[in-house]
Amino acid sequence: MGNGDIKLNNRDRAVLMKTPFMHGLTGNSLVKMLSAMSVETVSARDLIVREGQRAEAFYCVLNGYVRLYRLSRDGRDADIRISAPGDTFGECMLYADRKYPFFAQAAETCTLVRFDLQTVKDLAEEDPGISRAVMTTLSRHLISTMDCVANDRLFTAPQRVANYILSRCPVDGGPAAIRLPFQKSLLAGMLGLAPEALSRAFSSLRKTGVTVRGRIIQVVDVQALREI
Amino acid sequence: MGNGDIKLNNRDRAVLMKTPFMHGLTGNSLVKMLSAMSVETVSARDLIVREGQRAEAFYCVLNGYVRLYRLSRDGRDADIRISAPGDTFGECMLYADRKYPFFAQAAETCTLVRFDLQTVKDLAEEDPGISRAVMTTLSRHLISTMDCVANDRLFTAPQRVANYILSRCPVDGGPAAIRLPFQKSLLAGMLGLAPEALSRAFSSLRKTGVTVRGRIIQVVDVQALREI
DNA sequence: CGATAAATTGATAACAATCAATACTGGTGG
DNA sequence: CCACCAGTATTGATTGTTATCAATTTATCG
Repeated sequence: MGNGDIKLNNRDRAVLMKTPFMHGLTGNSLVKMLSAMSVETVSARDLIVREGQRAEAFYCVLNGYVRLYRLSRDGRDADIRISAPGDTFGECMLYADRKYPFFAQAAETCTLVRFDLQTVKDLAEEDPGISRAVMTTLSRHLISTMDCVANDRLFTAPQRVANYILSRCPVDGGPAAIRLPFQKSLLAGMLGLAPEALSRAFSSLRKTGVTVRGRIIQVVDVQALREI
Repeated sequence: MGNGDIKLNNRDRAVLMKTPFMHGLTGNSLVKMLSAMSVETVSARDLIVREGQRAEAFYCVLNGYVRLYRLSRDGRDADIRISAPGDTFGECMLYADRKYPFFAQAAETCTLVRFDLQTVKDLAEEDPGISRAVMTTLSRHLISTMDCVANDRLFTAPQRVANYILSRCPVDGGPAAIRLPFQKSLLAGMLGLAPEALSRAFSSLRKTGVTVRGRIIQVVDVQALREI
């Protein structure tokens, strides 16, 4: 873990300011918010948060990807969410249990902003702008987590992979290419699959015009993929 | 659907006032909140909310159970959450998309309170107590939905059923008995199972001391069930 | 270029969905 | 109070899907 200096490069600062959290804060609230923050750098595989640990902070990812997961007693793990740059995690602890309900692990070297829970909670009390940011973030997370449940329950592995590809395709039809922003094993966990199942899903999508080479995914016809 | 009168019997009123939503509101906020409310009665199988419909309200269940679910294109459905008396649903629309991301259907005859989204949103702007209630509710829903993802991904059908039983057992050890508050088919959907799979899970739990007769579930040794 | 991690592929087994048939239940009206 | 009916639940047989294990192949990074 790094120190608590607030030294951000331009890109990280831009990511932070675009979050619903910091975006649109009034001058005074912004200053207060900044005082509740610190910056941390973590290495690949570092644990940021442990399940059962008393929650004292939530985090915003500036750079890299963070894996939220739970463990079963026999040691298997299941991803609950992947936090990308601009995402926050742990903000659900502001008004709930005091113990984290998941582990958070850096999937690669990450830059994070750490927010002190109590301070932000106090700030939200005075500043509706901060409350609004918290509610917006919580709402989006809730909806995307509900989407996750529905996807797991309704769709097979190839369908979930197709959905993922489509969600990142910039175009509505015709050919497209995207680049995975992380390792395939991370995508597998995100979709609730074993890495082998992701591999097989990709190869079963070949007949639908999906070609995978490394992190590059090419789609012959986006519209055709949507029919899956 | 019923009319909008605010006529509640004592039990319904007690349920409403115990929600994090109404609980602890100051006199003035409470009055305002009441003005944003109306009461509805719906029959079994009535749709309360349709996916894709423009969201103008969220709801609090006073009586009965409501099933939130999504449909796939080929007509299969998957439950996302079961809302019990005291639960709200749709409050995630306060600060997010304007279209409901799920269907909501009464599993039986239900009494609901309908809250106008825009009015509550305006109220939250002025009253931190209301914001706090929204954040508390959103946080709890987010955490329970993350639990759902983790349960689906980590546990088999018998384990999920055992978890459910344990979560409703009043005691920590020894024998216990609980009564299902709804039909088994609803429990099946809640656990992400087909009704047949729930049946089979129950019978596979017999050797662990679980007996099911109608809606009554008896457990010989709660501690033993926990080992599953 | 070599060491190490990641990804793929094949074989197998576990799990749960589906379909079909039967049993059970609760509520209704006679 | 009983018999009936419709909705609910159980059981069996089968199929589809994905996890798991094992063996390669391919990438990645020093």
